[in-house]
Amino acid sequence: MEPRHAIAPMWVMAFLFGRSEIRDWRWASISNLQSPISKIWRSIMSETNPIPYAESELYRIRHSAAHVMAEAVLALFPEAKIAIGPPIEDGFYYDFDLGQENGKPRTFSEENLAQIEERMKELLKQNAPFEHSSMSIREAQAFFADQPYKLELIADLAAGKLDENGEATAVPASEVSIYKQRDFVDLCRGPHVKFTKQVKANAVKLLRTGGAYWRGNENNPQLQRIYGTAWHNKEELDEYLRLLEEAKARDHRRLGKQLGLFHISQLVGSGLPLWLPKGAVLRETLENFLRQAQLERGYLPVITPHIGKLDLYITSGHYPYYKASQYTPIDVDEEKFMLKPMNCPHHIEIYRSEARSYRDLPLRLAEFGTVYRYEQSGELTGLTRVRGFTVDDSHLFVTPDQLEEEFIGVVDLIQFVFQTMGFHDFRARLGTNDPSSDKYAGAPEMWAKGINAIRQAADKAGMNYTIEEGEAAFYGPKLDFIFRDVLKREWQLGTVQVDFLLPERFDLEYTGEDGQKHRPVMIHRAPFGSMERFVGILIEHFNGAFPLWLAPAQVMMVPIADRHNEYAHAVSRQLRAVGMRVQVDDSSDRMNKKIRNAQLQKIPYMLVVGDKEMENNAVAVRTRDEEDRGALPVAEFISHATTLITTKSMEL
RNA sequence: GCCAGCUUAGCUCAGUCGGUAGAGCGACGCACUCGUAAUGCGUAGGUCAAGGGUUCGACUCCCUUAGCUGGCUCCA
Repeated sequence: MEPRHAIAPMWVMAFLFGRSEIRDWRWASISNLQSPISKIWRSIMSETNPIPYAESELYRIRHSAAHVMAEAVLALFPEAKIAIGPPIEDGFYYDFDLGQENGKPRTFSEENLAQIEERMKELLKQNAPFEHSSMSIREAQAFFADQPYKLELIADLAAGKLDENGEATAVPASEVSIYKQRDFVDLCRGPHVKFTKQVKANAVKLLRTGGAYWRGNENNPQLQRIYGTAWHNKEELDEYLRLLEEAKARDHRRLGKQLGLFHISQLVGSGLPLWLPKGAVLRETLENFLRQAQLERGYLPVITPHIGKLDLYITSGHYPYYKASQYTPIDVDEEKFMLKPMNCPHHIEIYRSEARSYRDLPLRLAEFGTVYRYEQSGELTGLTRVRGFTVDDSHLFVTPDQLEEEFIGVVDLIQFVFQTMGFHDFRARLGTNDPSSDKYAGAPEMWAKGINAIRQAADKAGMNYTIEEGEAAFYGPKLDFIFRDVLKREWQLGTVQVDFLLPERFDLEYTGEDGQKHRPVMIHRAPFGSMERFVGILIEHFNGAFPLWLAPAQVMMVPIADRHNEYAHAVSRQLRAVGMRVQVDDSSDRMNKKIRNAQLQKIPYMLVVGDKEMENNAVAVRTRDEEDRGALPVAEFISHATTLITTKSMEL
């Protein structure tokens, strides 16, 4: 198993507790551990993170907890075959094969999980030592004769192919490392704690079960995985569980319903979100912000249709490469059309619509382009993983000479966008091709050229980044921006990609100063990534309490009694006239209830109006942070609020 | 797509051993006109996800399907 597979795919959760070793491991592990890490990055790591997670006590605790859990499982299910059980971020897992039952793989039930946890805690308290030893390959093969997965691991170790963590090893092993507690023996590199009691029974909890393919390959048998978590002590465990609850409470699917932002209808289809009025306002506000930023940077808007002929995607290579994850082509009058999986082919056709000269370049075509991809049904999640989504897409057609400068310009735009959102905790990842895989198109020189261009531009822009093999797009390398939200979860957002391939495939050219035909280079980029996903992340990051400029409803007028309704409406008209988003709660609810409702909707300002305010042409300002600011003349409130809106302030 | 769990009123959720359903919120109506997080009373609202089976009888047990949730795989 590769290191990155040990990490939650959607987002990576790390609850830090101020312990640097956790942070360190996570950041290091997200990049492929075999990949070179940039010097700058490495120096930052060594500065701030003295102990890598893999060398920390917590790592040993979790690794040991995994072994004891396997021991407990074997005590209750003696026929189980054990696979692997590594520590992961925030916990550990172990994979088991329970054999067949009525022709179907046996699985763990909820009750089993509780039984295993109970047995595990007993075993921990019995305080057995973890004993380290080694066996020759032959001895190990005899010892693990009835453990097929272990035999496979031993064979790989002996052949020098992969070690027990799935990492490539240089030399064939002549012996293997073994850890033993009581009569449970496991092939394992370690390290472990000295005694089982060092894993505190009240700081361990089994969390969930799930299917997992052996070695992460769906052609292999599916094993039963048990996830657990373990900490230094009960307090840390409780804090971790509390934060899990917190994350659940912030779930964008829950908040999206509660705040009326979006809806997913079974009849429309899975993964095809409907934007409700408030969600649409939020999204349009984001789009308009980026449109403006792009206009200022010389981008040109374009608009293209949602479908295109199949041939277009055959030429681009999208169809052959990603056939499985696309909607089936639509047959019309003997012609086949595809829902577009990407916007680039359409933008390329705009480039080709006229003869281009070097004077036209760079040509930056931008569109909020909606694309459709047939994601596997098990993959769909709220707004963050969908089948139809809108990319804040742009394609820059540039001369080779312009590549670096334009790339830097894009990186600068993305950083500007993130800063405006108040996203300060992010990092970059350079995704390169994996030479051993056939999923990447184009000549090796092209890849080298692209990777070099990104490195040079990123270095020049002073960016820190990690390099990850196998994370590229099929047509070229890319630089991804990964944001860490307030709950310390990582999300991949913006992306910049260098592409020498599609200009080749579509035979793009421009006339140079020398009168000759030349091939342009393309940069694909999207600061938000997908509007759906971005909004989903924003919801969770802000817990639904959006900054004033983004809030779908910025002000709720709260008239105290019916006789104040008219004044409340008059004030709301004034606010609307300056572009603010205002609602008036003229229901028969009492004032306290109106405030509560607005509070639950996380509306930034509640303007309470009663007799006093009416007399003085004022409003009593209350913020959603439960701050009663007292009365303010309407004009003064307007000037305060509009300033915060135009500066996109995080303050109220 | 694979593994597991879940699906009861618009929302959040009860529902015992198989005897055909409840609460709170919301909606609507009436009264109250209130000064910084829930005024009171009343009314309506359900093919218990869908289909099939077992049974005298199914929300409850079994099967199939769909959707959702958590994993796995995938992710341009």
